[in-house]
Amino acid sequence: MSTPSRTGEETSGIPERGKPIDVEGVAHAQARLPSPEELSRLTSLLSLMSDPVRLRILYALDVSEELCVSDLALTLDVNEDQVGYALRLLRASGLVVTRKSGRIVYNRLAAGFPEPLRDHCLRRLVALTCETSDPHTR
Amino acid sequence: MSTPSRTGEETSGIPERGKPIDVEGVAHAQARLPSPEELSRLTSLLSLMSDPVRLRILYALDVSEELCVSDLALTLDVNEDQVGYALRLLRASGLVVTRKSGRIVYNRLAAGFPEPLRDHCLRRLVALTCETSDPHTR
DNA sequence: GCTAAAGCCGTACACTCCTACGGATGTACG
DNA sequence: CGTACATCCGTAGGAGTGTACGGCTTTAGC
Repeated sequence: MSTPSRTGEETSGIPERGKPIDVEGVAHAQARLPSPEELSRLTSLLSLMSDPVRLRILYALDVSEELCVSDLALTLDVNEDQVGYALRLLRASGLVVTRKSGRIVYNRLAAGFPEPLRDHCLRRLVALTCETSDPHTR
Repeated sequence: MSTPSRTGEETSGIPERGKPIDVEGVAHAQARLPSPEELSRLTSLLSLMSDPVRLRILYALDVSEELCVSDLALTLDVNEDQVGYALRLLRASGLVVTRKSGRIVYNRLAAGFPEPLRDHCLRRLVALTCETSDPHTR
């Protein structure tokens, strides 16, 4: 080849996207990447779970069927504002639903909250993050 | 009881934390909450995976063993700066390791990257987020 | 009816995080 | 040797996100 391999073929003005080094690897990966919709759902879910308050709320609701705002604040030892804000997002995403009885609002995991998600993410994930020094050499 | 149940017993100046409504539920949940260390590890991992670029890098490295920075940028159709920044964090967390060959740096999932984490989080999580309209009534 | 509690809502502030840019480093190649 | 390239680093700017505060609504009890 006489021309440079990555930025030498700018026949027009567009910022030519250079040629891959591992053509096969790129094509292989591109074909298996999640779709934009899947990616969006995934990152939304993971973002929700990546906040300490929200994650612990999910844990608490997983073991205790139903809890009100003030009891959640006691459980997590944070103020009720934080719990209120966290629940607002969890409800908006459909992960948590409420039942109102008098002036008390009881929160629980939504019926659509998939059981495998509970199992995988709320229970096993803890175990997995402990094995960071796992001698798996693949 | 003659005194109010939640804020009436401030014998000293400390901001007395009121009594729970569901004493049992709070105690039950508190006893099973993850420890601060576990919580920290979990939220760190979830935060890392909740970014679209980083998550897709993990996906790409899962299916194509090894990819360099510029090829990752091509695969995800983002600029190399974004990939570089994402990889910086993924390496710092130990999830991704590098192999240098000449002027090219190849990236791959760390050997310690637990296989079950690949399976659960990178493969099944996508499927799970599709079943949001699952008619599980528990 | 009046008071107090449970919870929600809207706003402002502070903070964190991502992106983009410029330059620096080390390496292939003629 | 000098040029082009792959990548990394530090920094500055802007967007997004969580927390704190005040006020509002509904309900229970007297």
